[in-house]
Amino acid sequence: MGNAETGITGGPQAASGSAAADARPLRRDAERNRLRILRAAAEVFTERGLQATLDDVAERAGVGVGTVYRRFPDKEALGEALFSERLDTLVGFAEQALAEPDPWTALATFLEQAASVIAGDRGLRQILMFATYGRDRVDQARARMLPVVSTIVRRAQQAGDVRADLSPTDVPLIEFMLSATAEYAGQVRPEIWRRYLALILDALRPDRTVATELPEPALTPDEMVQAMRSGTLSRS
Amino acid sequence: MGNAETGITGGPQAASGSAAADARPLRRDAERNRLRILRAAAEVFTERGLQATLDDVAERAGVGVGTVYRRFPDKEALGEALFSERLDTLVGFAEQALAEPDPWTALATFLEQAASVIAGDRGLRQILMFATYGRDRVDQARARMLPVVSTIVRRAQQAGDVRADLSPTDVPLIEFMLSATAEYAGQVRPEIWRRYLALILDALRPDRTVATELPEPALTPDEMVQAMRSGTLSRS
Amino acid sequence: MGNAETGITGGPQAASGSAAADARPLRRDAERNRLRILRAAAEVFTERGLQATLDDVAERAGVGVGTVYRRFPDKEALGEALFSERLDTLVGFAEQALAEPDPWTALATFLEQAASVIAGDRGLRQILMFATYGRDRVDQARARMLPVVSTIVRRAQQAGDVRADLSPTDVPLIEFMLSATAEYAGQVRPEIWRRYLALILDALRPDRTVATELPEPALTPDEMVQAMRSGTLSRS
Amino acid sequence: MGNAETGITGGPQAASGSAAADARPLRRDAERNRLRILRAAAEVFTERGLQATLDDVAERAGVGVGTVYRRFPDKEALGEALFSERLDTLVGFAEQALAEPDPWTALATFLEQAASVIAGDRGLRQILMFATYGRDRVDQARARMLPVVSTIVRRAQQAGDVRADLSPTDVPLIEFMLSATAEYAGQVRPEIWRRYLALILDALRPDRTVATELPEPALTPDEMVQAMRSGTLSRS
DNA sequence: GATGAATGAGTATTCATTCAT
DNA sequence: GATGAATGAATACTCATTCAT
Repeated sequence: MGNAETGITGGPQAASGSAAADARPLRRDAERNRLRILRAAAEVFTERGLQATLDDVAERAGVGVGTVYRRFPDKEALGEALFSERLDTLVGFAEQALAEPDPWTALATFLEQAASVIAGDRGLRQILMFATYGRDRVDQARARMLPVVSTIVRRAQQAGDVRADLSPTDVPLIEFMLSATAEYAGQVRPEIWRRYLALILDALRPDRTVATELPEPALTPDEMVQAMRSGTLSRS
Repeated sequence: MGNAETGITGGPQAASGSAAADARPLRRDAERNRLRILRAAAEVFTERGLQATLDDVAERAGVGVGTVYRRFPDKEALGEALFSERLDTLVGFAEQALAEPDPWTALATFLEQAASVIAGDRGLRQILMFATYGRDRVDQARARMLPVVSTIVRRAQQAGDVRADLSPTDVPLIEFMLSATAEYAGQVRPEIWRRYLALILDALRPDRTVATELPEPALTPDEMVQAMRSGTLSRS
Repeated sequence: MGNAETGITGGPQAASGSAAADARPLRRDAERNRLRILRAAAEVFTERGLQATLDDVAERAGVGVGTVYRRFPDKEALGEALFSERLDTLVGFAEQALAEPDPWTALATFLEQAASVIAGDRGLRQILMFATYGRDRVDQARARMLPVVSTIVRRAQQAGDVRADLSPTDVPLIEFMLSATAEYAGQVRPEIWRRYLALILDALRPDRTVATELPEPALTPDEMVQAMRSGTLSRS
Repeated sequence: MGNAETGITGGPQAASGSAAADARPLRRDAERNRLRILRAAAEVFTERGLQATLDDVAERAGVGVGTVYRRFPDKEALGEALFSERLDTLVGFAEQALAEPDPWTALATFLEQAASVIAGDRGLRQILMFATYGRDRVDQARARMLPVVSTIVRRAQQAGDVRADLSPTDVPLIEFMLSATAEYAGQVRPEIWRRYLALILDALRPDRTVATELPEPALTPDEMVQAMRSGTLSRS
């Protein structure tokens, strides 16, 4: 839609002017495979974590390993691509949140959306938390992210909705904290992070007379046991 | 021959004097080795994470790998032993906390002590967050832990110091959340978890008129970049 | 569309103007590509040795790998073509040498010219020394070469300028020997082969009262070390 | 025999005093395997050149690959060990040559012995000519080698048996040249290098009235063809 | 014809685990 | 019991060659 109207087509350079057709059929299947690989990597990393092999990814994508290596110089680069794609999503959330008229809702919504994405993707969590993947593209994304988040936070603080000592850099750390709950108990209770998001949102208020009702019950002791048992990173 | 004549038996120190074998000293050596290995594993895993090799551990412990395998059936079991040892420490903290007269202080102190231990030990964090390690012995420790934590939480709730909807099972999850902050930024700001502990403690209050002052400044944007750069789990 | 309108067709230079296809220009393009590839291969193999990839060659030639494979059945065949092309050069040298009136000068000049070519081309040296490349086309070139060389040698022997027991087949072996010096020390002293050529020329004389002055100083011990250090075939 | 009589046992440190028994059985098979691997590597590299796999070496040695890697950190190190072992042999030849009363015979014998070893071992030739293997240990060996060779050369020059402009650094280059002949035609005529050694020895004389008879006939044209065909380094 | 995308066998290397000494 | 040598499956990555566009 937007693209058709603006005449802007997605690729790196949209040099070939005319509307419908585009001149490079060679790229067609390559791009298809690139996406297949990315999708497969997302799935495989989500299921088995970053230590999944690129052979696994290739098999899932239905291509040879060589193809994966043709598109991504190494495993790290694939992780990075995945990561930066997700980061773009998160930046998008932040930018959308700016449009929200209510400052508090803007912040809360952003935190929720971001957590929702992160909580659902183990590979992303591992990249976020552990990997040195992504260096440059991450810096870019961060560079775009921080000012937006700063604005969101500042607006909420100026409206008196958020405690004054909250820093924009707290936001990613909060996401990490929610990540951790998902990492631990996500198999058993995928939405458990909502409970802790609510808790933290309470903490962000400059004052409050009552505690917000938590949207998700705590884990039962049995669920705790199961959570531990269902960890998937057994090896080394 | 030579050895028998000189009375020197192979090991580092040949404490058990008499010639013919006797069963007890073996036990003592064994136990000493077990501890050495555990200590070495704690160090090595703390420094290099779980992906450190058992050869590394053995070398640090000053024993052969075979000895490690004699004491622990496999790497997982070693991780488990380490984990359960630490869990014992945490259980100890919980039990000590019971002695604290002020119910709120009891809870807050326990959370802080536990977080302090976890934040300082990367291997432990990785076990906590990722591994399926721990199985049986962990269940024991948990079994001891939960009632104590329950008591702490209930006492604080009955005193009106803690929100009613906090569950004892929230406590480990909170520790995981603090872990995550340490994992991410521990290299750059080892005490950053204190900031988020303070935040969460605020959230645990049933109500509060003002926000507690946060004990540790937020990461600067530069520190965020460094934190990501100093990630250590780069490999696979 | 855009391309059709601007009259610009894809390739770097679109020399063959007219729209509809015609069969001859293809032939010409093909030949041009063949030469480009050969030239590129010579460069790349010279710089990086035979273990350079065909992708490297294709890129240097400014064509796709597929095109390389269209022109040469496989990598070996490309090496062979290169080799036989150079052999042709050497045959040319031999034929020119026949024109030289002085029999000794004819032989000496040929040896020098041939060594000069070989010393400057690592890929060629490797083909000469290691590869099974060459098979059929090489046999042809050899078939042309041997009689010419035989004549050169015989002439010099009949003139009493060369020892009687030199065989025409010694000539290529002598070239290999000079190759070896270039291979070893070419990085550090590109002209070192001249020293050993002079030495060997001395050996070829039926008798001589004094040793010819060697045209190039020996390697210094330092250069020996550097030569070894600058070896480029480190891998596998 | 020698060992038993002298009481000197082979190992690095022969500290354990008593005559027959030695205290470290663990090292026994390890050393045996080390030798097996070295021997296997020599064979395999000789037959198939340096590009033989370590799996090949391991299989030939009758051990697992892991064992190879336990003894030698990587392929390069194995090559280096092989190389330095042979270098030691060559150094030994040089030292023995010093004992030879006749200065010319000393030089000629050394050149012959060295060439004989090199000509028989393709792996060694490849290491000598191409690899960056060996760095440090090679420098050592060279450091030991050069003064000895210098003495040999100088003695022969002072006796008037060798041309004055021969430098000690020419000696290794001469070996490389002989290597090259073996590399090219060794399959077809293993002793062909003797022909060229004789030729070069002639060149080393300060003067000579007649040419020495060459000890080995030149390759026949047929043999030249076979030599090229029998190259074993077909791949890449 | 040309292109470059896809393929997958092949290679070096690591490390948990077993076992002879 | 302790040791460390041996093992080999597993893993990331390369590159000659094929084939769809």
